[in-house]
Amino acid sequence: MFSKACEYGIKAMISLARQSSDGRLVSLKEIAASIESPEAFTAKILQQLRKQKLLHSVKGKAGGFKLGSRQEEICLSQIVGAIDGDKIFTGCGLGLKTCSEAQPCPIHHQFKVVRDELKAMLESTTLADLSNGLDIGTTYLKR
Amino acid sequence: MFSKACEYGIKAMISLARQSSDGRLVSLKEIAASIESPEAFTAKILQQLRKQKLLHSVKGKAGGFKLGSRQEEICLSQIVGAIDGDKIFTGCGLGLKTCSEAQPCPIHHQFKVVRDELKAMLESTTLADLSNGLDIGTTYLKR
DNA sequence: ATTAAATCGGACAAATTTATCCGATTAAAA
DNA sequence: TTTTAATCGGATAAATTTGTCCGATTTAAT
Repeated sequence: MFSKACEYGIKAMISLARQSSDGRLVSLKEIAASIESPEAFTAKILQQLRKQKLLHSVKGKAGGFKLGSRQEEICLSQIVGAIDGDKIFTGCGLGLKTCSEAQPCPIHHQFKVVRDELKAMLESTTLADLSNGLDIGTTYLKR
Repeated sequence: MFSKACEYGIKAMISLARQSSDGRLVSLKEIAASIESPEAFTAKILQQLRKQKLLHSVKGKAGGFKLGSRQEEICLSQIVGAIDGDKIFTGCGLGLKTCSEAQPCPIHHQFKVVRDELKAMLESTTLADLSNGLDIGTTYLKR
């Protein structure tokens, strides 16, 4: 569904939402440890997210990362879009370049329903929604 | 969403449903041409589908492929499962091995709804449903 | 000033997916 | 019986994704 990079990206953002709700900077090392991801690879993904303004970074000793905006204002679709692009939101289920309402592929109509539901879910779910579950211990980010 | 191999697999099966509704054998060459896919790679995928009994093959001159059962009895979930496995039906949205109802990841509940809808769609859509649209010219398999 | 701890970016490496090549086998047709 | 046209499977190659390494830069603390 999502690329590995995207999975790490989502996890990193959720972890950041939790660890940095007060605006505190969190280091790459802490983030990677909290989501059990490879550090160097995670660094690349954080750079992508930074360039899309989804997070903010500070260089130098005592530097680190924090969210680019408030938890409530960052939704999953922004993260997925930043890393995997919008193919998942608009692309054809069979990979046809020219598939459209006017020239639909065989599974277009059935697929579109599901794809649109996925899109709506990702657009309506914010980091605030997700970090809450972690806080109260009803969801888990590791293993 | 689906792997390239799976996209080719679905297209090949739809094409076969159309070209071989009377039980006629269709050659790899014809299949690949009809879906504009690389011949050798498509051959590999057809072998996978054959091993799962989703299609049947005949070797030798005048050989080829035909569906393993009637169009009405083959659904998309079988094809997707045969090629991409069932990760897409049951896997965690964040790739966590141990994610479950009992120990859900942060996006588990939201993701499950969409994943289940995708599963239901793939299970309820048969090749018969799809080849019909091609026949009457309301859907397209190329480009 | 020097050191230490952090981000940043480019180059590289490994793993997986996608794709090709070719020889072996099979079976119909010449 | 030879040729031809097809599937089958193994080896290999190319492309993409995933992951690592390291040097440069930045900034706080010593």
